[in-house]
Amino acid sequence: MVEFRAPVGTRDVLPPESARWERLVALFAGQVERAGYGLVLSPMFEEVGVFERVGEGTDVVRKEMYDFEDKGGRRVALRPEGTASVVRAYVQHRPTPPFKAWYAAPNFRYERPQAGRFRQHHQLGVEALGTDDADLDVEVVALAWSVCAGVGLTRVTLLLNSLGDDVCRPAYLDLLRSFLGDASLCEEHAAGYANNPLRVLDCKRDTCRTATEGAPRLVDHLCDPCAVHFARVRAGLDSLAVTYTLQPRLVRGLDYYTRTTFELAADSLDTAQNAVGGGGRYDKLAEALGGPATPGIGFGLGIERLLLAADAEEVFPVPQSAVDVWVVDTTGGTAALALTHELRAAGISADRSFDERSMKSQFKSADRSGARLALVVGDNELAAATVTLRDLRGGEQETVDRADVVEHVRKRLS
RNA sequence: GUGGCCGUAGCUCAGCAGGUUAGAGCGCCAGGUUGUGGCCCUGGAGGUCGGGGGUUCAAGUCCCCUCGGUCACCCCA
Repeated sequence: MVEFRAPVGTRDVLPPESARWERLVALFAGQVERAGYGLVLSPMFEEVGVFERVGEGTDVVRKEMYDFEDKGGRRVALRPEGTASVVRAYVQHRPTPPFKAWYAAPNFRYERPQAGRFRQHHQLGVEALGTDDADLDVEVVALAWSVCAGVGLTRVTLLLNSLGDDVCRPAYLDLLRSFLGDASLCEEHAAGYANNPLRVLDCKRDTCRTATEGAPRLVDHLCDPCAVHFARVRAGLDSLAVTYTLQPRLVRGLDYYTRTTFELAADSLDTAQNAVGGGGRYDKLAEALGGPATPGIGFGLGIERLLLAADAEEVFPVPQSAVDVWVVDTTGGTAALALTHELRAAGISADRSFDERSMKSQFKSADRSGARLALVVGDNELAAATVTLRDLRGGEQETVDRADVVEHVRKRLS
């Protein structure tokens, strides 16, 4: 085998497959930019504290953090998720709210790869900071939904929940704790559920499942403002015909969420990982990172997972890319060099063979490339200052003046 | 971190109960067609059988270790 391989849990995406990736990012960028979101570029690593601050109780930072010490002795971590970085940037630069940003960037989690899970995965996401208007929640959820629709996915379920705020949640947690009492829980949660009993609701092990049967639901114990907010979000989604399923047990993997949380599950995927995306409101996060109290909401969609779901539904195929023109040159290649240069400058895509291959070989390459047209320069053309223009679909060809090549190619392509 | 399955050409895979120079299809390159692709025919290049150790007269084939892939648990995108 080869000596070096891509690191565990990472993948190379090569052409032509990568064209699909490009298309997805372009689709996403188009949709969110039409909604007023601007691209944000933030570092792929941060001081480890940025992530520890926002999720010390979560698996994502507790056991999956890809962290290390740099040459300067700083403790840094490859970012495990996008929100913390963007909110850190918001706190640092204080753009005028509302601040609406999108990104398409890699995230890193140190875990064993499996179907739909990688150590480096990529997310398409938005973050909107500066208002807690329920209409913004609706906008954000609807955007995530629309991206799935844009990809062509039809078998996706939107799960929706409200996690309340720091007024109603503590009271609910007490209620939940007393409900759980000394019920037997799974190994992990028996030890430390007091910290965040919500996790028990989300646990998939049988012991926790039975223990939480009939447990009080947070949605039934929201304070008035949270209840009103949630009702508005739901009414808004209804008005946009975005269908969702209420999922009172939906907790999400990060601790910073408040109020609206949601997840998009691909029903077409029979693998263990079927969440293509998720997000929610995080009204206390900016403060936690040392900034002014600033509400916010966002989501992340996994590129790899979206493409997996697209495969399962047989939608969003790899776009076939082809140059317009293939230049065949049997006079040594200099003519091809000039012609491709000239065509490209005129906005026409053009490619050629190298290494002075035979004409037959060059035509084979032209055929494989999918080019519409071939331009042939042999000794005859060179002497007569002409070029033979061949239509690779029909097969008919004509000889034109070298000086008028661009014009003729344009006409043929139109 | 734990466990199941798998590791033979660029790709997909054969390789019979261990026995001579490891095969096929596709792909690639060249020729058939000394100025023309797609089809067809012929030929060619390309392999430390993931790596290391062991058993044996003999290991791609059996055993151990290791690395990698894959799937699952936990959790998540």
